[in-house]
Amino acid sequence: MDELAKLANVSVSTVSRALAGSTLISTKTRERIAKLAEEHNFQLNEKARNFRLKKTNMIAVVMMVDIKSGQHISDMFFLQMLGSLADALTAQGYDLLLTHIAIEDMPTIDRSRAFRQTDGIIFIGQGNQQEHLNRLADLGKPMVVWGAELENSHYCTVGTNNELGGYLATKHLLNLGRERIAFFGDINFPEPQQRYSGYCRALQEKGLPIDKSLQHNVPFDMTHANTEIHDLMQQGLKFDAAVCSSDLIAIAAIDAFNSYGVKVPDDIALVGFDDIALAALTQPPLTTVKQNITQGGHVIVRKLLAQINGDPASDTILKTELVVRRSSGAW
Amino acid sequence: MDELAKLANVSVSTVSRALAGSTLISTKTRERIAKLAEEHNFQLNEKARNFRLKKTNMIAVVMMVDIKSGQHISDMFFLQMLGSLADALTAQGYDLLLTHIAIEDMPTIDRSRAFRQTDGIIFIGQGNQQEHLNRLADLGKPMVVWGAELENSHYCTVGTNNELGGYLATKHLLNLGRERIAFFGDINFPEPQQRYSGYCRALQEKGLPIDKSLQHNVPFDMTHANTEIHDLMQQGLKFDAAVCSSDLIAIAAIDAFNSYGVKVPDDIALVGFDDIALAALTQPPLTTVKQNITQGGHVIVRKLLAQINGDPASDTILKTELVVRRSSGAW
DNA sequence: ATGAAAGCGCTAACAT
DNA sequence: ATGTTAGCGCTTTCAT
Repeated sequence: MDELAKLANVSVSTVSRALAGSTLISTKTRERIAKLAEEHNFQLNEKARNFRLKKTNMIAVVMMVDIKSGQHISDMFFLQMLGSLADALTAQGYDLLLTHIAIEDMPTIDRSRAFRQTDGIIFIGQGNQQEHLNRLADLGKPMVVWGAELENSHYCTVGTNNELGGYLATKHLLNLGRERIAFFGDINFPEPQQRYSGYCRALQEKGLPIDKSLQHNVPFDMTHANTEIHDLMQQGLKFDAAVCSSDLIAIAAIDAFNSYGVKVPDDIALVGFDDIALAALTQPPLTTVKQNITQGGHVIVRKLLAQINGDPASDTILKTELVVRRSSGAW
Repeated sequence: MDELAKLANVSVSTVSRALAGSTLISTKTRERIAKLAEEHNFQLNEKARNFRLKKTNMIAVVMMVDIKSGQHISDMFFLQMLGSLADALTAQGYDLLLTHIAIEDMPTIDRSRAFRQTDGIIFIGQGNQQEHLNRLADLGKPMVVWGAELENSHYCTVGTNNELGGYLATKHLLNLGRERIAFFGDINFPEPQQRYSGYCRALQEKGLPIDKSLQHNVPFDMTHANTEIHDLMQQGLKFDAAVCSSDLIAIAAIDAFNSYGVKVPDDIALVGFDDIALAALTQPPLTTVKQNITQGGHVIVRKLLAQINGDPASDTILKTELVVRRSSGAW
C-alpha cells in the first residue's frame, strides 16, 4: 500500500480511503488509484485489515462428532446443509471455518481458535449439549443453532417443524391402515423427541394407545442403526410400519428387514425424514418428511448476521411437508 | 497481555515468551505467568498474532461445484473426506476454511480471500480444471489436490490407484462370466478416465474387444446419473454388467434398472467405486472399489505441511482393494 | 479533498 | 533471564 501511495503520489491514507470507496476522495483520484492497484496486481493484506478492524469475516460451523461411532451426526443431510451455508455466507462476504469437534470437547470449545477467531458460530444440530450451548450463548458470541426450538435455550434456533413432521408421517401411515407403527429415533435428542411427540399426537387423535415398546433409540449413524434394527428383528418385535428419524435410518431399516425376508412396503411400511437426494433412488424409494435445507441455510445466515450487527434474532420454525413415494405403500 | 505483564511485574515480552513456552524464561516465571493467565482467563489475540507472524494457521479446502447441476462433485465421499481432513488438520493445529466455488469462478480464485488468507490450499477433486490448478501452483502457494496423478501437473496429487481399481472391478466381473460390461463414468475427468483405462486393460488381458458403445459419460450427481441411465435403458443398450465410477452412480443405476424390471445382480452385475458407508446397506449391497479416505486425508495434510515448511512433496498413490458384496453376483 | 500520525496486540532482534 | 524497542499493514482521528 505504501508503494501504491508513492506511485500515485498520495499518502497511504488516501489509498486506503480510495480502495474502501470513501466519498471523501475525489472520484478522479479514486479511479486513478483503483487503476494503479489493478495494474500492479495489488492485494490488500487481509490479516492486517482484520487485525485493525477486530473483525475476521469468518463464521465457524461446528460439526459435532459422536465419540462412540466416530461418525458425523447426520451424514448426507449435513453435507447439503454445509453447501447451503457456504453459499449463503459467501454471498454475504463471509468465509466458513469448519470445525470438527468431539462431543466430549464441548466444555472447552470457547477456548478454541474456531470460537475466538470468528465473528459468529453456527451449530448444525445441538445433540444433547443444550447446557454447553447455553453457556456459550451467555458469553455474548453471535450464534445460531440448527435444530429443535427448546423451552429454555439462550440461543437462536432455526429448524424444521419436527412435531408436525412426525405427525404427518404417522398420520399418513394410519390413513393407509397401519396400526402397529414403530418409531426409530433417539428421543434423548431434541429433534427426534419432537418428532416422537408428533407421532404420539397422531396416534392419540386416532384413539390409539401409545405402546412404548414400539419406540427405539436408534442412533443416527447408519451402520449402528442397522445393527440395532437387526437386533429388534431378532427379538421378534412385531409391527407393520415405522417412522424413522432420518432417511439414512430408513435405509438401514430396509436392509435389516430384507435380512429377515420382511418386505417394504408390503410387510412394513416406512417413512423417513430429511428428503436427501438419495431418498428418491432407494429400493423402494422413500416416503419422507422434507426438510428445506436451502432455505434453512439462508435463514441461519440471516439470523447470524443480524446478531453480528447487534440486532436481536428470533427463533424460526420452517414449514415442512410429506413427500410420498413407494416405501409407505400408498401406491 | 499488557495487563498480565503489569500483574506479573514483568514486561510484555516476558509474558509473550512465557506463554509461547520459550526456554529463555525461567520455569518459575513461566509457571507464574501461566497461572495468572489462567486465573484472569486471558486469551491470546490470534488476529494480532497471525498478523505479526504473517501466518493464518488456516488451510482452505475447496469444493468445486458443478454449474449445471448445482451439485457437489461427489456427495458422501466428499463429506467423509472433509471429516478426515478436519481431523488431520486439527491435530496439526490448523483450522479448515471451507470454500464452495463454482467451476466458472476458478479463473479468479487467486483473488479470493480463501486463497489469500490461508497458508495452504487443498482441492478435493480436480474436475477438468488442470490448467487453472497449474496456474495456481505456479503462484507458489502450498497446495495439494486429491485425485488422479497427471503427467503434466505442476502440483502435488494424492489419490487412489484408479487404474488398478478399474482393473480389479472389471476382472472380477469377467471372472464371474460376464462379457458385455458397461462403464459408467465421465472420462473427460481424470479419475474416471484412469478407471476406464483399468477397465480396458482387464478386457484386453482377457482378449475381449473394447466396445465404445458400452462406455457412457454418466455424471457424478446421482439424480442426473439416474436420468442418464434411464435413457440408456430406453435406448435398449444391452449389457450384463457395469463398472460404475462411484457408489452413488451404482445406486442410481440400480434404481434405473428396477424401472425396467432388470434385476441386480441376476440380469446385470454391478461394481461401484468409493465404498462409502452406504454401500453395505443398499439393496443389494454393493461390490465396490474401496478408497481409503481416512488415510487419504492424513496423507494430504502431511504433504501440505511439508510444502508449508519449504520441503518438496511428491505425489502419492494409495493402495486400493475390491470389497465384494452381493451386487456383483459372486454369491 | 488530502496528509500526518497514532495505534491495534503481538513477536523478536538487540541490549543488558 | 529479562527489558527495550521497533514494526508488521492497515484504518481513522485530527489537522490542514
